Amino acid sequence: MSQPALAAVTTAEAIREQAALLFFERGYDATTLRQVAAAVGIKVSSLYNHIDSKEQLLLSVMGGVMDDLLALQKVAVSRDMDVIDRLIAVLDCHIRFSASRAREVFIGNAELRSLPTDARAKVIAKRREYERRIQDLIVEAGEQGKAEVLDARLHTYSIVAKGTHVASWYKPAGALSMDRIINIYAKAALRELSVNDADTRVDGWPAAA
Amino acid sequence: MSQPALAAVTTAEAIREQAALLFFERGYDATTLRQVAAAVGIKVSSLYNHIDSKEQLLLSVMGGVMDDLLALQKVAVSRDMDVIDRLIAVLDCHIRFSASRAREVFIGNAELRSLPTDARAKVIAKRREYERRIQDLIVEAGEQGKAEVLDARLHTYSIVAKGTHVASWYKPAGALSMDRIINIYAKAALRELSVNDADTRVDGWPAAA
DNA sequence: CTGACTGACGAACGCTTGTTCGTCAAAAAA
DNA sequence: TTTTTTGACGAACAAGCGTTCGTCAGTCAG
Repeated sequence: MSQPALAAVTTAEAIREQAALLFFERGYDATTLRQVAAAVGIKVSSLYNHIDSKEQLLLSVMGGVMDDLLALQKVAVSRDMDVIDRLIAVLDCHIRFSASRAREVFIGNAELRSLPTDARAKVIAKRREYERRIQDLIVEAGEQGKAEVLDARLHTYSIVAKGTHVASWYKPAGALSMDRIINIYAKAALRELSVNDADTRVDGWPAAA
Repeated sequence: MSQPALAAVTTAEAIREQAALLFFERGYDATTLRQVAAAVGIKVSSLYNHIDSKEQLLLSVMGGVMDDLLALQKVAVSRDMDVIDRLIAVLDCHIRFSASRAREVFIGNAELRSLPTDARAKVIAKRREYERRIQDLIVEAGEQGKAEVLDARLHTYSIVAKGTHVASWYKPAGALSMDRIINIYAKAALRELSVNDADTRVDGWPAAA
């Protein structure tokens, strides 16, 4: 009743929602289960009808985010296209995801260290796979002479960093629309790789020429 | 005695050193004063002969980092040079600082929310001033026709993001030397701005041509 | 030698944390 | 209707937190 109208049908969903919000703005360790309960509108003990532990709540908040990202990237890469177009698709996917699911992405980055060791290792492995796919695309573009690669790893980091950063400040109501951010960051990334028709390519995306 | 040989003459310095280390790898909230004390080799109560509170300890760890960064940037900008050369100097300063003082920079970014409101506001103000100076340089380069600016703010964010990211992974013993990282990221940033002789400019830096 | 000062220490404090448990009303199933 | 399940609740828990305090050995100035 007193809560803002975030669509949550189940109490369990509402808990994850409010927990994500609090984890985002205060951090996992600084967030109390009593605060989460208050945000949902119930008492602490009632929380345990829906969650197993605080740690598992964090896990379920961070839960699928890396899987979802990997899945979207796989789709973007798998299309039968020019290397550069695939790279553009991956860039679009990366920034769009980082912005549209900013809170989860941010938590996934910031609270990695709050995870138990084994869970953390799994997430890191997925992250590495994700970065690897970007890097491979960059290398491929370089080998085809369509990009001037300075250092594939650092170019990859540069792209990843943009996403991480976006996740920390993007607000849907902000002055910069998501499409503009994606468009410009894609252009910037292609320029950084000295892709010849960088700007014009991105302007025609994703619509066909 | 049992501690690694980090140069710390005063006990107070050792405390800041170990606290920085623990804050870096576990986060402020997850770090116990008892852990800090143990790392230094003393007991908790002895800590209070050197610090006022945990919060003030964080403050003194994050303390001067933004001031130092601003001071270095001011020097880099103030030299009487070509816009692009000043921009290169600022890029060099940004990445070098983010790498060489990675732990403090990382803590400064990650634990901003752990600061009391007024202290946080001050740091944010300094950060904005810092970013503003980069942005002004980019705008100036654009107005002089020496760069093709897509969006000054996003270009600035792109640069800032590289530094933030570097601070999270740079290790002195790593495969990438600091000079290489700086060199490549500077080139990348100039390419992103479509500065004509981007690569050759950076190679001649900072030595005179 | 005597005195003041520094800094490490153990014990304890008040408080908050995550979590458990028994209870009890309301809804769903029989 | 009776029975079973669901989920909210207050009370309580042990553990851990930051912080305080009195004590006491050692150091250095007088």
